[in-house]
Amino acid sequence: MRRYEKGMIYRGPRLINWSPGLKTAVSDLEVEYSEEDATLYYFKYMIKPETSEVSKTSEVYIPVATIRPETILGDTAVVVHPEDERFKKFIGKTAIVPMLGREIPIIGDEYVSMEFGTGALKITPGHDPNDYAIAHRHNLPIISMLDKEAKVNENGGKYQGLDRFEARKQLWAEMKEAGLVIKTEPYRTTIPRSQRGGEIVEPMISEQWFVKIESMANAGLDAVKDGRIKIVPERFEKTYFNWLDNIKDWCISRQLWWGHRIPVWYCPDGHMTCTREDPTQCTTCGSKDIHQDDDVLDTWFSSGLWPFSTLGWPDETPDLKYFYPTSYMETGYDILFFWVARMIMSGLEYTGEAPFHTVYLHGLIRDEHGRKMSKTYGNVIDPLTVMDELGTDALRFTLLVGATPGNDMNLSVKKVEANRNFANKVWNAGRFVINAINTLQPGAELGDYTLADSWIWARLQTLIRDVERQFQNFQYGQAGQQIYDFLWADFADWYVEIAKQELNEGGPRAARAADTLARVFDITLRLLHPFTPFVTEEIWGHLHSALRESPLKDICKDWPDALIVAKWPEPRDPEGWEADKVADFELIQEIVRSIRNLRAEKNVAPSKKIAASISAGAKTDLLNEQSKVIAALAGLDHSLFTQLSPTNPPTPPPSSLAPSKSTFRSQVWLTLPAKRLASKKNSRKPSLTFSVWKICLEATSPKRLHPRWCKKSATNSLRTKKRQRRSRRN
RNA sequence: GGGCGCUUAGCUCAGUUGGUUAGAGCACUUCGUUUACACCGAAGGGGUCGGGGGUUCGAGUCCCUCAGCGCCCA
Repeated sequence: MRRYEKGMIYRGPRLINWSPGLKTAVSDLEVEYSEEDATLYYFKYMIKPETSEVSKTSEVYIPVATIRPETILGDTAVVVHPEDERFKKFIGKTAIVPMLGREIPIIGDEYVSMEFGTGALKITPGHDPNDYAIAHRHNLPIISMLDKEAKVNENGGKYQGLDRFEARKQLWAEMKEAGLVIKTEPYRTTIPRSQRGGEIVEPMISEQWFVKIESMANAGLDAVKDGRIKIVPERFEKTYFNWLDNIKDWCISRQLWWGHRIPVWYCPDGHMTCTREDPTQCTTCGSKDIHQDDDVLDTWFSSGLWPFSTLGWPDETPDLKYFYPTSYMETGYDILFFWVARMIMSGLEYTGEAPFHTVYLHGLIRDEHGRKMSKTYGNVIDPLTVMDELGTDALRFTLLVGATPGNDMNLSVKKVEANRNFANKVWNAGRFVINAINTLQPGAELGDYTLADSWIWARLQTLIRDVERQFQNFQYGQAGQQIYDFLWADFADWYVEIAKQELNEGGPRAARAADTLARVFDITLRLLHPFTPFVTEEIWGHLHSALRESPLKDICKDWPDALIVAKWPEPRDPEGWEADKVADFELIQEIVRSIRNLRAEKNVAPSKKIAASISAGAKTDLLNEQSKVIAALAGLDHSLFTQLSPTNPPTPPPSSLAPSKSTFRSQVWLTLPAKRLASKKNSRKPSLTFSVWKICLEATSPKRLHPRWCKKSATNSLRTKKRQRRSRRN
C-alpha cells in the first residue's frame, strides 16, 4: 500500500511463463531448460509488391526459419540486420503473414544474427521474450494467438480452437500446399519445461502488477558500495552489482492459489480500488459490484519485509528497536537476488536502514559426484534418514566442515559416516577422561607438568587462536577441521596414550595427567560444541559431574550447568615457553614414529618388546627424561633402552651417516630379533646382515626460515633438496 | 554474447596476507583383538597441484595465456 500510494506500483502487460497444464503462470524459477531435438522450419515471408513496381513474374520473399511455425499466426514484424547485404533493401517494406494475409513491417535491428538460420527473424512478441523486447524497441503491436489452454484463439483465423502442436502441423501442411515452404532440418535447442508437469511452457502476454525498481535498486547498490553491508565471499558483491545494475521493474503478481492476495478491487467500469481495509464499494463510481484481483503477491515481495515485519513493523515495537538492524544474514548464494537483495531494498525503503551488516553466502548441497539432487534421478540424500542412521551431529559436522564459503559441496553418506566415527571418538575419549577422573585417589597432590602436558596445552592454545581467526574470516570449515585434527590426532592418539602411563603410576603423576585430560578436554568440547552440539553437551555433562565429585573439583567451580551456555574459550598470547616444549615433544614423536616404522618394515611383532640404543647428542637429557614415554609408545623394553654417547657409537658404525653439525640430530639403533634378520623375506636390503639397524632423524629443523635473514642460504638448500627429490623419483 | 567460478592422491575435497618434505576423509596394502574407542590402533603405497609462459631468493598460492568443466545473467 505504501509503495502504491507513492506511485511505485503499476499494472501493465507483460510476457510471462504460462503452464498450459497447470493453467497458471509459473515463475522463472519453476521453468527448467533442457537441450532437446527439435525441427527448424524454413519458409518464405512474401513481400508485398509496392504499387509502383508491379512484378508478377518473380516472387519476392525473405526466407525465415523458426522452431515454432504456429507462432507465425502471432507475427507482427520481420526483422533483418541493418547491415545485411542480402536483406537490408527490404527494410521499410511490408511482408504478408502466411495464410492470414496480415500485413506486417520489415524492420532492421542489430539483435539479429546474420549467421543464424536464414539471417532474418520473424517477430512474435506475444509468445517469445526476445521478440517481445524487440517489439518494445520498435513499438510493434503485440498479438496473443493462444488461449489459456494453449489452443489457438480468435487471432489465429481459421486455426482457432486447435491445440498449439496440432496447429503447427496443419499450418505447415497448408503452407506447403501454398508453396511457402522451403525446407525443414533437425535442430538442437533449449526447450523450457515446467518443473512440475514437464510440459512445454508457453510464453504468454498478460496483465501483471509491477514495482518501479530504479530508486530502490540504487539505494541497495549504495548500501553495499559504501560498506554498510558486506557480502561474504566478496566476489558475490560483483554478482549483486551486476544484477542491480541491469534490473528491470519487478513483476509482483502471481497466479497462484496461495500467498497474499493483491488488495485491489475492480468494478464493472474498470475502476480500481486499492485500500488497506476490504472495501464494500468502488471508490470511484460507488458501485457495489466489485471483485478483488485474483492474483497474489510474489512471495519474495512479502518476504522482503521479513527482517522488520517479524519484529512488529510498522509499529515501533520494543523488539524492532532492540533487534533492528540485525547483524548477519546467512543463506545460499542462489537466494542473493530473490531474497537478500529484496530484503536490503525493502529495509532501506521502509526503515531507512540496512537490515543487516553482513551477508554470508554458503553453497548448494549436491550429491556425491556434484550432481543436483533430484527425485527423478534418485540421488536425493534425505537428511532425516541420515540423521536417524548416523546422527544429527555427524550430518551437521559434515555440512559445516565439508563446505568452503560460497562453493557448492558434494555430500556423500560416506563423509557423514566418517564424521559419525568422529562423534564416536569424542564420546570414547570422554569416557576415558571421565574414567581417569573417577579412579583418582582422594587427596592426591598434583605432580609437575610433564613434557606431554606442556605440549598438549600449548597445542590447545594454538588451536584456540586458530579457531578464533578462522571464525573471524568465516572459515568455519577450516575451524572444524582443525578441532577434529586436534582431538583425534593430538589429544587421542598421543596425549591419551601417554596419559595412560601416567595414570598407571598413580599418585601425583596420575593426578596431573587427569587434571590435564580434564582441562584440555573441556576446552576442546567448548570449541567443538557449535559443530556437534549433542554429543559434546552430553559428554560434557558427564565430565562435569565426574569432576564435581573428584579431587579435581576446582577445575569446574565456574562451570555453568550446560555446555551450551558455557564460556567460549578465549585466545591468549603465547607465554614464551611453548615453542621449545613443542619442538622437544615433536622430537619424541619423530623418534617413536621412526621406531614403529622400522618395526613394521622388519615385521617385528607388535607385542615383542625390543631393545634400543639412542644417541641423542645435545638432546641426551631430554631423551633420558622421556625414555619411558618412548619405550611405551614404541614397544621397547625399557630395561634394554640405553643412551649412547656420541663418542661411543655402536658396532657396526653408522658409516653412511656422517656426523652432523646439527645439535638436534639423534640416532636410534634397534636390536632386532635375529630370526627376523635371517628370514628371506627381509633380505631385500643387503645392510640387513647387521644385527643392529639404524635410523637417522633430523627431527627438528628451524620451524620457520625467516626469508629476510637467510635469503640465499635457504634458497640454495631448498633448491638442492627439490632437485634431489626429483632425481630420486626419476 | 556478458559475468563468476572450478581443474590438487583412485574418489570427494582442504590448503586464509607467497615460505620447511603439499594435507584430510573414503578407498587400497600389511600388521594388530595392549582394560576409551574395531564406528579402533600402528605402518605403508599413491600427487611433475590442468598445459605453457612470467614475477620472485622462493609459486598449489600472484600475473598473462591456452584447454576442459560448471554456474548465473541475457
